[in-house]
Amino acid sequence: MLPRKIADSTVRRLAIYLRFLEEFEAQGADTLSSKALAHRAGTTSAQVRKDLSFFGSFGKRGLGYDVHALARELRDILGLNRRYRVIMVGAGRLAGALVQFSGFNERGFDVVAVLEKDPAKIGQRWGGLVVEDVRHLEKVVKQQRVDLAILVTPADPAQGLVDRLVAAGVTAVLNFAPVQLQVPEGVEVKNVNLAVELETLSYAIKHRSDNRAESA
Amino acid sequence: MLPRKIADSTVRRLAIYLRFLEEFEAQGADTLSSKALAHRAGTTSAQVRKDLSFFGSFGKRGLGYDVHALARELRDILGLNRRYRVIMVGAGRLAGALVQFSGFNERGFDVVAVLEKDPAKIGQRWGGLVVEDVRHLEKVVKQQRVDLAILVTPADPAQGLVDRLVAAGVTAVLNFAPVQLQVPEGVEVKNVNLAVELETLSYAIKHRSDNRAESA
DNA sequence: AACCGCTCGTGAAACATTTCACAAATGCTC
DNA sequence: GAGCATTTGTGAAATGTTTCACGAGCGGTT
Repeated sequence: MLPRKIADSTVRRLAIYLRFLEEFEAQGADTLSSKALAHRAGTTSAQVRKDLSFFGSFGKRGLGYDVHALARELRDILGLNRRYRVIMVGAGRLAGALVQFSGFNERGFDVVAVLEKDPAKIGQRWGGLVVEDVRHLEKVVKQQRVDLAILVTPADPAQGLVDRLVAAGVTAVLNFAPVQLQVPEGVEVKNVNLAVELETLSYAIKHRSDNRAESA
Repeated sequence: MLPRKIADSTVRRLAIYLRFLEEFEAQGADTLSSKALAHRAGTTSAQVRKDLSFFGSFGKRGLGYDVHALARELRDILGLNRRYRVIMVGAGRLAGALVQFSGFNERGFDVVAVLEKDPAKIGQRWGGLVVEDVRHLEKVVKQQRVDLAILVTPADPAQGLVDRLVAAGVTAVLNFAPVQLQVPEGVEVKNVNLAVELETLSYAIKHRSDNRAESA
């Protein structure tokens, strides 16, 4: 069903297309052209068609794409037709915001446990969950059959925690700690680094006028 | 001082290099090779040298880079040798976590106001700030001389808010709302979409074994 | 002061991604 | 059912990014 290697940029766009397809779906639209989708997603129609073409031909020439059918295809391609069991490692404010974040749940990501080192936080109730001692990490990963970890800790303990997660069987990690995690082959890591985002904005602000003029 | 167009990927790596340089600085290291920096940042030495070469020659052949000097250069390149005045638009849990996030402050980003629509939240004290009515957006942007907005709202109101921000003079936005914002030329937008990150992980999990085997 | 081991800076080559442009397919109209 | 207006799917071209490979410069050693 699929080709050698798909660019990360393509996969990200597919996720974005899916979001807009579901919006259109909710608005009762049945059919959509690559042009309309591209406009919404901030890209070009050729890009949309090329991205989809890696996985098959889902459109009708002269007409466009069936909104429901394409949404279903994209959910299938992205692996969103199942649920994932997520462990949150770290119980700071960002972790709290993420646990509440409805987008995760709607997309099939269920937080099944929250771990923390700080004794003051262990035992707190978070929605239906109780914050557990990070010492029980291995036990929790196994008992809860965790698919995916979200790492929301300071930089320091991150590598040690990811080692333990991997040893316990976790094979996918969303990492908010500002370190480059070392993991064995076969384990997927995605990094989100808010400071980097701000700093690229800072760069853009500083260099904004470097189109034409250039002076000291 | 600078070339035509620098790739976003390069700028992001510069921000990452800077983080590790500052770590090494704190550990008392004086000199660092492109190889050592690359290892820490998860890339290659050639990449490090190429990234830096767009902006000048900062190293000493045979030796490597002076940690302090290179950190200073990177801060200058990234525009981090000044402070930015940030307005937070939206006062949900994620906004709360971001306001607390020490990384922002350390890097020179000062949150000077928090705006919100929900009357229940207006008037709350957040650290040294009071959550204000979003109706005062224009007044606050001007009085506080805001450089940069962080948009942490649902998708629906995002475009309208960004229009008002831009009209009031804001020229850089970090957007957490899951929409593709339309802005005029000269306004910088960076999108952070946590759902997209999770979905690319989901894709990676699903397609992990597509290296060799391929069956229906 | 000549040599040696190391590491930078950088064109050129390799690789990856996006854009172009057009044939083929579809529905609609007459 | 022929003609027309659309819109897809896709090789090929253009563009962008990373990797390679090597000349040049630096510090230390004899």
